Amino acid sequence: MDHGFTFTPPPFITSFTELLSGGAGGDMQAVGADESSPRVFSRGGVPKFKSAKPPSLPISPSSYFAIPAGLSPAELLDSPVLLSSYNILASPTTGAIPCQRYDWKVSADLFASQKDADFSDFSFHTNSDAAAAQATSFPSFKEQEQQVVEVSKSIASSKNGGGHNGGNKLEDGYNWRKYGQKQVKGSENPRSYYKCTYHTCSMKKKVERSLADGRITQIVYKGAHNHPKPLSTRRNASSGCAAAASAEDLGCVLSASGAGQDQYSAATPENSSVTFGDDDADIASHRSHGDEPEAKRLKEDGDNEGSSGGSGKPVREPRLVVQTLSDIDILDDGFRWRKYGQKVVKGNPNPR
DNA sequence: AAACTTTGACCGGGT
DNA sequence: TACCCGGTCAAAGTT
Repeated sequence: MDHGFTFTPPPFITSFTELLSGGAGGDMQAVGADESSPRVFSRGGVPKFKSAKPPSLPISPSSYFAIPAGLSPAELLDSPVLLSSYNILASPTTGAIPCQRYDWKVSADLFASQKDADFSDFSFHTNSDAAAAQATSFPSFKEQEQQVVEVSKSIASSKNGGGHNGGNKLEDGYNWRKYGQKQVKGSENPRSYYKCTYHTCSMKKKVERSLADGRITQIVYKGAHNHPKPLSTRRNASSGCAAAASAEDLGCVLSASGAGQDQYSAATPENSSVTFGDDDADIASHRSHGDEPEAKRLKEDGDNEGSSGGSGKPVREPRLVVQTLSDIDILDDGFRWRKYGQKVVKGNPNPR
């Protein structure tokens, strides 16, 4: 439907450090906000969760790269690896410019807001089509995707007081209208349903909040915005297309996943993940097989971690894992990668 | 009065 | 076919 919409992304951010310092784009402050924004965009229509179409690229279990243990998130963010992957250019396949940077920015803000906290459970998870990463204004993208932003439960405290969000103008800069809330099976947290209030926009999101502290534990985006982000007078509207839940609401804990994020583009069609934390590899591996909804799996993993750790703040070395499923992956470094081998490495449940 | 949230009911897909 | 369950609707309540 509507095509012709053009979107001009804000100046690119070159590193997470920059983001953390608030240097880039300061438009995305994590000010008491709430939820985040889309990352993956499918278009129009009435997307259905399970109707996601497979990516055009061949899929196969994948590849991932890991940041050496011991590297702090900040370092990680500032690392050449990320920088390279961050320098996202127009999509090799479509020429579209992904908006993921915004997502990163959001994540960075979240990080910044909790950088004194434990990063170990930070997990960034994506589940979408690479094309999806192209974000906001890509009505031509027809596939249906969903993005999941999962907030780790184990990070103990929220600097910002966690909690609640005020109106429907959420942190991602879009206007959302809540149209339902439900207790879903398998989760003690109520799930809220939101629609983008823009008249022609079909973007939706589901947000789960912890009953205990009101913090968001999971966000799932569905659909795509077919309009530019409305101007906000309330705060920096620019959260870009970003996505993520506000630091405040997330309680400074975030694990995001979804399509739009960068890795997103980097990512791969359909299923990719970036996680921080030791157990993430497991998470990633679980993700790569099995049909269980990603969000649910994540949630369960999170629960397990929490319970097993006892303290709720397991000590782990930060690690970034980007997992993809296609044989030919287009990572966010803009290059196409062809898988030429796979092997199970001792001590690592995930094939390399 | 308008906009938004809440919440029980309804719908439809999956099993 | 019946049941389960997630998603949506829409009336009522709230801000």
